[in-house]
Amino acid sequence: MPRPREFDRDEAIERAMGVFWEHGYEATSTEQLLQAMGIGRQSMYAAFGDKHGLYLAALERYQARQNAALLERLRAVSSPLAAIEDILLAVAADAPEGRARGCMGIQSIVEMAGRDPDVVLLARSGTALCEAAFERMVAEAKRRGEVGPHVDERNAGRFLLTTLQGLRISARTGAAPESLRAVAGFAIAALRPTPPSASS
Amino acid sequence: MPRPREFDRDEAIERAMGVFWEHGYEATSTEQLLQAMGIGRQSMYAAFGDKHGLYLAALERYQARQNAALLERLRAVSSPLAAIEDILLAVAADAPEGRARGCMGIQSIVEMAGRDPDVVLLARSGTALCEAAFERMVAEAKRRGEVGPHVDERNAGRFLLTTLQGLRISARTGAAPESLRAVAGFAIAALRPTPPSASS
DNA sequence: GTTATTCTTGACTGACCTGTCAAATATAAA
DNA sequence: TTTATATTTGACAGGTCAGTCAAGAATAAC
Repeated sequence: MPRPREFDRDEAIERAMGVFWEHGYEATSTEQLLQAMGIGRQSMYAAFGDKHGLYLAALERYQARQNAALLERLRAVSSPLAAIEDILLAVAADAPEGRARGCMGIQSIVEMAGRDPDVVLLARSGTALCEAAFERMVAEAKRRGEVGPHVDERNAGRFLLTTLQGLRISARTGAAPESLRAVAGFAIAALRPTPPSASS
Repeated sequence: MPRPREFDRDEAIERAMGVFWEHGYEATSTEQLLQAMGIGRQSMYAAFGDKHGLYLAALERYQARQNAALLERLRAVSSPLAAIEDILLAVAADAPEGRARGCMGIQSIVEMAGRDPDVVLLARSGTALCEAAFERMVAEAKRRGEVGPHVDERNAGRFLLTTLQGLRISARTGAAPESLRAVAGFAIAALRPTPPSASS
């Protein structure tokens, strides 16, 4: 019997995600969110509980999308090492000129980790997923001989995740794309077969 | 003839820095700042103009301290490569158990880069200084044979800065110290003389 | 068509926010 | 001591914030 909802929940989250991503949590007002989502106050509070709930939904969406993109890149490229390189270089590509928008995952950690356990949990699961994906790529690359046999895939995965996060910060600071590419290349070179002692 | 200031400006900045560092810019209220600084409202506004001015002063102080610590570490350690390793490992040491407090410089970039040109300028000069210091260390290490001759010091400096930033994000997320150490070791290994192709 | 249920709309609340004002206080030169 | 100047103090103002309330609107079962 109830009156059906007039707005699309997924699209509302999507738009809220855009606003949170742009301004962070604290600097985003509910008014901005409502305007972007195109819905009324009560609708938002009924659907998400409060600003915090909406933020968690948006962050979850962001991470899901991020990981999906990562896996798709893996599928689209011929070799795992090329995929890794592609993923790192994508940071430079996403910042064509001037400062990059930044990574919402990192933003959430930096802004909220000190006071929001929910965000911490989400962030950890997201990074764990990414790290594991890198680890699998390295393992496969090792099997193919694209990566040196002495490389420990666990630590290599951690290293690549760290590099990715560092690149995102550099991009946000406004580093030149060529600089980002150089760093990515440096990290990739650390995995190549020639160095016999690149493990932990 | 004027009545002299009763509070110590430097110490006030120091305390404000602590609060901003802990909560970020938006989530910090002037009330919190005043209480931490132990001064009255008008004193703060007279000395720093507004909240934004106080933030810039605090951020500047943070970066100066950060860079001083970096250079001191360089002086205290026998070899430049050991200094680099020390600097990277310090991130792990600063996060003994659980989440690290994080880096205020990164925090400022993530939170403010989109809307505050002053912060961007400060951040860039800070990172440039750090990058240059790394570059010099690598150059010296190369001269000593601790780093492979094919390593491009410019790119190595960028790479190390990126790694440092990535490590700080990982530490803030709550990565285990051993994991951070592993990543630092991985990055250092990329510089060692044995690999003949670790340049750009 | 009636009714129960939910969604939507817009006004509203109390709290908090940054920045300002004016008066009181303290100093150092004259 | 007088006086000019600056600091301190506490109250205050305008605006914005997240979240609530109540009434109107729309739907599906009956």
